[in-house]
Amino acid sequence: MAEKVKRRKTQAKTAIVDILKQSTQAMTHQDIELALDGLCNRVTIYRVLDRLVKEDLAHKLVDVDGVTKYLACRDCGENHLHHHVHFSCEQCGELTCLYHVVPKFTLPEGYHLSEVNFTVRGDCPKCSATSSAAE
Amino acid sequence: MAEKVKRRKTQAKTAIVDILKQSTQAMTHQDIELALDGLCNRVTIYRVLDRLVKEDLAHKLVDVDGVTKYLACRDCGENHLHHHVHFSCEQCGELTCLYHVVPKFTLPEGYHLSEVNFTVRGDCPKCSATSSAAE
DNA sequence: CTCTTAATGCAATTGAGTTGCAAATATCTT
DNA sequence: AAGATATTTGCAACTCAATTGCATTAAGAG
Repeated sequence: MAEKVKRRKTQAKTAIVDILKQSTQAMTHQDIELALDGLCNRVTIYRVLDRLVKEDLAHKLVDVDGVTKYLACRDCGENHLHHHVHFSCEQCGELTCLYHVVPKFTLPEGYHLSEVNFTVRGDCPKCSATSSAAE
Repeated sequence: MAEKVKRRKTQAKTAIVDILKQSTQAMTHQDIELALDGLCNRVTIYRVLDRLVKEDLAHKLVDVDGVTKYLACRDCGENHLHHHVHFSCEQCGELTCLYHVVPKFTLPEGYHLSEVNFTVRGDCPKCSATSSAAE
């Protein structure tokens, strides 16, 4: 029942993984398309990203504003479920993982957890340093 | 600078507020359109919802899968920022507020918080009771 | 009742993401 | 190295949520 698909190492896949790995923040499809500079078709990017997610090489996450972004799996191991906080900067728009910030909470009786998405909006260190030096 | 706009109480707005208030869960644009049963245009629904959010009568939130949903402001006061957990059921698809579940966490130096979006996926009490009685 | 302007309806548009299908190419076999 | 086979890709067309411009309608203040 669990179809085993033989994955292939293609030019597009290699390039996309490289791009994702080089970024410290989550990237949109558009970001990646731009970085690839015409190396492959738009549709291919979508398909490669889907595959990467299936292979646990990348995370797909939705920002507070509904924008879908992708992130290379890095320190992922027990962190794979992203129980940590994602920080979404209101100024520069960056979406980053705060691997060490893991919220504590308890679900009421009857709720069963399978996945978590914690996103915090605000100003990142870079931006809050620049804009509100005197606050 | 802070433009004061005179809001009007219209048929569409009243109907939409009523629908949202009667729902215990967050609703999509489509849910609302269905409930309105042709009372007004699709576009009007979008515009009314935008207004409701601006007036703090409703919340706009994005589910883990990127679907935008709306929720009437209810117990909102200090809760307005939605520091509590939203629960998104994988089976029935409901997105509800767990007002009493407020995660504890500490942001690293330099990060300034303005808004929070905590969404937890899994099975809600209703669904986990139905499907996995013997778990 | 009249006037001002917010709100609405309609048609057209944008943009993200998907799908079907034929052509290209990665990988396995011999 | 050549051939077989199934995965990947490109292309064009499509879906679906959401937005926009503009003319018309209707709140609600005076």
